[in-house]
Amino acid sequence: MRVRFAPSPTGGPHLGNIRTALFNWLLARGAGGAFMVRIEDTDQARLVHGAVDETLEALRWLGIDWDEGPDVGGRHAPYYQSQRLDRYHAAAGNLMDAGKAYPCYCTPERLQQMRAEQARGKQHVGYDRRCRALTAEERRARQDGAPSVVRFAMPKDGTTSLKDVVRGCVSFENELIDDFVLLKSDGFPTYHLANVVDDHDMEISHVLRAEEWLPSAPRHLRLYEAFGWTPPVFAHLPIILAPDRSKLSKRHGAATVTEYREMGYLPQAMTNFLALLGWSLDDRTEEFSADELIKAFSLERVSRSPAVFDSDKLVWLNGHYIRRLTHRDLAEALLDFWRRYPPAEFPPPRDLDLMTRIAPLVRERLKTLRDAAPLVQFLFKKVDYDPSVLVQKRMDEAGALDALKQARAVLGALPSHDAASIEGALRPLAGKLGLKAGQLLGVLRVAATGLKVAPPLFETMEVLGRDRTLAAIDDALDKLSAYSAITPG
RNA sequence: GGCCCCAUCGUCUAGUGGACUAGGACGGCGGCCUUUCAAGCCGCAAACACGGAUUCGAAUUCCGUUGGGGCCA
Repeated sequence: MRVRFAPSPTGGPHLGNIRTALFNWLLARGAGGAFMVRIEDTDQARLVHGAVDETLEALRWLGIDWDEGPDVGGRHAPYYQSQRLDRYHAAAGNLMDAGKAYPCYCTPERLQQMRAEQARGKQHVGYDRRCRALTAEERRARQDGAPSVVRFAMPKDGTTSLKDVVRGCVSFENELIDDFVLLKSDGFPTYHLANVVDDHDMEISHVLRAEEWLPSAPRHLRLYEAFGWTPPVFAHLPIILAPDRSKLSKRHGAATVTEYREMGYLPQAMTNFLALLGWSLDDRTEEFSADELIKAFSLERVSRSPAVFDSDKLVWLNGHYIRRLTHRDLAEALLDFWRRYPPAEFPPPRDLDLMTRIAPLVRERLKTLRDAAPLVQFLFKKVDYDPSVLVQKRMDEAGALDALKQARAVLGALPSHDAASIEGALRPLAGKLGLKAGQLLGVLRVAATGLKVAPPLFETMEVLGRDRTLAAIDDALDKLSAYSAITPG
């Protein structure tokens, strides 16, 4: 089995394309076959600079590796279509020699006019095959000078049937398929020609592609036939839709893997989620590692109906994967993430030990890696806050001030600054002060972290350390006294 | 507009003629837990698009309608 992922570098690694890449890869890895990447860069006008690198990087990030393709080469190199033009010309030439393709000299103006007339007459819109009828002499007469394209001579009647692995038998009326272009006037091949030639040359056995290509399948089948080649097995995968049920695109917000990476999603969550868009194993299994997916994946269980991309479930799955990370792995993931995408709150830190100690306190509070910076910022900088937030519900400033003083004294006198000791000291103190635990801890939470929402207090104080904790309380004391002095009552 | 594909809770899906009072997950709602925020646990609501036909029996087969999507223009 040999399969491929054939992206056009006309944009970033779109989620739909990457899902297709993933299915191809899963199939190959599960069958011990080969997976290759081929860059379909023949549409020169739409090339986007950096798109190839971004797409390859997305694959690497997700753990999708390729046996042949850019970077690694392979015995069918080159893997860029723009470097295989000779091949397409030769192939088109062969078809012309065999009378299965022909040059067309119709001008864009004529074609446009033709279509307008067809539309007005409510006829089927398509090339009228005028140049197909040209005699050898007529062709020779136009050969030089006149810009031309090469068109495929489609059968004029009958049907073309595709046996699709996920859709079953699909038939198309040949008369409704016009003589499509093989080579454009600029000498570049169309998608149809290049795709078929390369898939054959590269010995692709299974073509898994999105359903949007289903309408071009009969053209491809006829091309294979004209060349005398055996077509591959086709599987048209359900398309991925945006929540508004239209094709997922940029205007729906994030649509590329790169963007999800930047939003703090884990590659394993992304892979797992994408795999479940259009495929399922059974009625209950939701979690799959890459290895499990490779074992479980099969084309038989690919669904036919389009799947709406629901990011809520991705968010949940991501949080789930974050919680399954070891403390050390989460710490590393965060440091890596911040290095690549520096947070707004503080400069990217490097202290892996510190992060490993804070990781268990934040991991069930994270849905994405991006959620971490606001929660742990107090470790890396002094967080400014308004002194009034120290004062908890049903407390006044004097009470808060007193609570801070007492807590300062108790914590300062503690022989060991660990979470259990801190808790053992502070809970009784709350009672002594006539406060609920939540009130006292609320004051101290703001004092210690500058945040109203923060990780659990006792452990946080332990990670912060005695000196920084006491200094933060002293600071809060100063702030609150100054604040009380200017707000009478 | 033409061609093609699709149709189970809001979403992802299980379901291939009887075990379906239609299962799971996300999300929603309610509760428990609780030191803020989460996480976790428990519970509830929520779907077979519609109409015919076949059959003793249909979510499951066939036909049509409607709806959605894709491709081409």
